[in-house]
Amino acid sequence: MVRSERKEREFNTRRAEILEQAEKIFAAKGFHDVTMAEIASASGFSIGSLYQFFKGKEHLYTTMISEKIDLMYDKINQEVQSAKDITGKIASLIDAHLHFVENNADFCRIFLRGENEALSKIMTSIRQKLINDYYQHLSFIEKILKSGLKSGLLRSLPPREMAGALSHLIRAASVDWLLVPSKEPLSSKRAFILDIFLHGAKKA
Amino acid sequence: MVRSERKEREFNTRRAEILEQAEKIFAAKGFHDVTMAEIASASGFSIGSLYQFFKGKEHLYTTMISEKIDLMYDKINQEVQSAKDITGKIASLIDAHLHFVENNADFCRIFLRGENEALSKIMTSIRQKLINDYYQHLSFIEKILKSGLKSGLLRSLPPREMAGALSHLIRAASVDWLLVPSKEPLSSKRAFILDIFLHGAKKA
Amino acid sequence: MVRSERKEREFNTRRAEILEQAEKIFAAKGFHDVTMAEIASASGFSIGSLYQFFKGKEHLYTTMISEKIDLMYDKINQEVQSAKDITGKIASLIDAHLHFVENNADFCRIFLRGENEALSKIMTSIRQKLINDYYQHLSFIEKILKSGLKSGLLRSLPPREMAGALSHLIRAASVDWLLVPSKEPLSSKRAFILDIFLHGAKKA
Amino acid sequence: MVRSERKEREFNTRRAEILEQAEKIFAAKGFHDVTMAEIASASGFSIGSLYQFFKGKEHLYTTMISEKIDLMYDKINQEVQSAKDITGKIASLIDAHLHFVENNADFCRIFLRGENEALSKIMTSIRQKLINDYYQHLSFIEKILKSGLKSGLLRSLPPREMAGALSHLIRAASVDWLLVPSKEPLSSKRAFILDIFLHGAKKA
DNA sequence: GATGAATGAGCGTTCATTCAT
DNA sequence: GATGAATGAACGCTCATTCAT
Repeated sequence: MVRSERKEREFNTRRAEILEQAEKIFAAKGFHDVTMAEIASASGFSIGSLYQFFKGKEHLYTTMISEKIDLMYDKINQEVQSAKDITGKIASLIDAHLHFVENNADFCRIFLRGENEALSKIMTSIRQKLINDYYQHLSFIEKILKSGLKSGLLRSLPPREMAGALSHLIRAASVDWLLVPSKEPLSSKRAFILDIFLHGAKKA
Repeated sequence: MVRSERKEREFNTRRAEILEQAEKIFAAKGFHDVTMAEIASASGFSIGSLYQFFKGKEHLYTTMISEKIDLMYDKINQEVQSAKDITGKIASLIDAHLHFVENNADFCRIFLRGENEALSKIMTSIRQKLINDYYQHLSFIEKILKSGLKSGLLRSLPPREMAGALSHLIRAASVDWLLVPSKEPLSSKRAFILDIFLHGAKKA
Repeated sequence: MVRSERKEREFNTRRAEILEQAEKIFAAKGFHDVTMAEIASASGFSIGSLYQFFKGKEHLYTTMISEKIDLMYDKINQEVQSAKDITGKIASLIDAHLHFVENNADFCRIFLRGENEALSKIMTSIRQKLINDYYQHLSFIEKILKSGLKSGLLRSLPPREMAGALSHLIRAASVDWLLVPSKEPLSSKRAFILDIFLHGAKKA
Repeated sequence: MVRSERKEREFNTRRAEILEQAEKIFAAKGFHDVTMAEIASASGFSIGSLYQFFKGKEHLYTTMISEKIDLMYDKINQEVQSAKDITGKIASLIDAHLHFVENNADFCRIFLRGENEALSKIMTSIRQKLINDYYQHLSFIEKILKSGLKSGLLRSLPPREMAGALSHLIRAASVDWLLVPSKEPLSSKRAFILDIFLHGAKKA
């Protein structure tokens, strides 16, 4: 039905507006210090309306996190897919991740703000999803590195742990950039990350 | 006065008992989902008594975090100090960090639990301390790496960023170990971290 | 908008109901010995609702006092205005005051209950208002007495102090009546007050 | 026994010290905003010791009020007794009262601080005593005025109400002086009070 | 469907009083 | 007797969620 289609489109638009505002506010103050009234007011809806889109505050919060994280991994995967060779894929991976952080600094800061707590009770519901997503992402990286092993590009190290290492080198740069205001774009760190991951710190 | 000495010893013992229990509970549930009554009950004190040791819930929480973090860095620095050469110092650094995480898994999980929020309002008071501590630690690592640069052991990469990279490689292993139950001790990852940091992933 | 008008009317009605009940309870027990739960229950609202009308317990208390006091002075001034000559104005002043006390005995007893304390910390916010109101009232009386001086009705005494004297003669009668249950209406004291104020106690 | 006599003397001295400090603190902050710890610290005793002298906070408060009020009435009565004629007695009454207020401004301000509340629950225990004391004092004044009626000095007005009027004329001056800082001593108001009480405001 | 007033459970904190030392 | 640490009941206030309009 055309009517219901438009309705659904509208529904999704409104839902997205709420999520967008919620992201800003949650990023700024953390889960507990944000009230539903605040989100309602910022997104231009009534408190009651919020409950037509989300079961409750927690659902709103976890949905927001969940969808944004999905977006991040989607973007990264997409970028990597379009690269040709192994080195290019690794570089794309780093690049896409750094760009996402750069463009979504506030959101990412949610995961920094003390780097703690909310996954506690509130997040029980998406905790596993986040972990699974992360492991899936690691597996995704692992697959790339495995083909790098096969092709003889990489040293024979455990691919899973290499994936973890690469992932956290990216994190290292991201966290630093988020914590201290820097004029250089985060993406300028790509070369260094790629270099230290591939060659290590030791002189040949 | 002997009497006041004993009193002070007792005071410190009780204070430590509270902190110990609080650590467990906060680690399990996060700041907001823990009540003072819960901590009181777990530590065998009355609610009122808690307030003789700490100004409030926030003070108790931040004190607990702060003192434990100090302990961690102290232990690491100590271990590193006792190592002779550069490679030994780097190895000690990795080792001490991994051991601390291994022996204080619950505490460390505080910083994982969603890796977010608490530094928000609650932690304004120690946020800067945590950041400062981290940067001081990075500087500490940097100093070691600089002497490695001088001695010709390391490639000529920016030492600060190398420090960040090393620090996050350690984190990578710690986070993985904390997130998934593993039978192998975390410390078994030392060799890999050292290896990938020094030689990188690329075949020579 | 009609709708918002009705809403506002309802809001004011409810607010007035709360204030009315609060007045009774505060009058009976004093600020500190009244709980918000008590007021909520007495006025038929939930605890939370109280906070939609007043910022907190203190605000509720001071608002109640403040509005009632305004009402008292308004009534008195109105009555006095409508009197023709000086003697009539003085008589009206006494009369209006006595009637207010008679009709608002519980409220007035708030200012008797030990005649103390609350203006302390709690009332810092309206303390000055009460004092200002009182002094404004004294000035109002003073103006009447001054015209009495001009017209030759009154002896040449300092008008400010005469105003204080008259005000406290009224208080004297009110306090007595509030403290001891009396069958005679308070207003029956008007003649005596007027008499002793105008002629004093001494035989001519 | 001499020993017990000294003990008792010491007991009374300490008790008086506590009451003296308590008076200052209660006068400054009101009953509810003063803690036993505060009184203990100010009077140089331990919290526990306070309970050897007084059954509790309320007892301490009411005792302090009660004894000070007794002192006031004693002083006034004494002064009045030593005056010869009726006019002198009335003048002494006014004088003694004004001097007491002047010399015990902080204490008297207890009864001003909003002129309310504390007689609420806390004071139930001495409320009646205060009222009785006041009425006894009124009777005392009444007796003087009655002899003034008999002697033909005073007009034939109800002596009880005249007593109330006189009492509140004194109050009027006291309250004003307590509320607004004045350079003139309160006792300078004696003449005016006596004048308006005896002659009234009206030109003969 | 949309609204936002109403609800009330739940928590941090205070402080008079007790009692072991 | 003197101490002051320990106790825990009690209260103000918040805010997610509901539901009458």
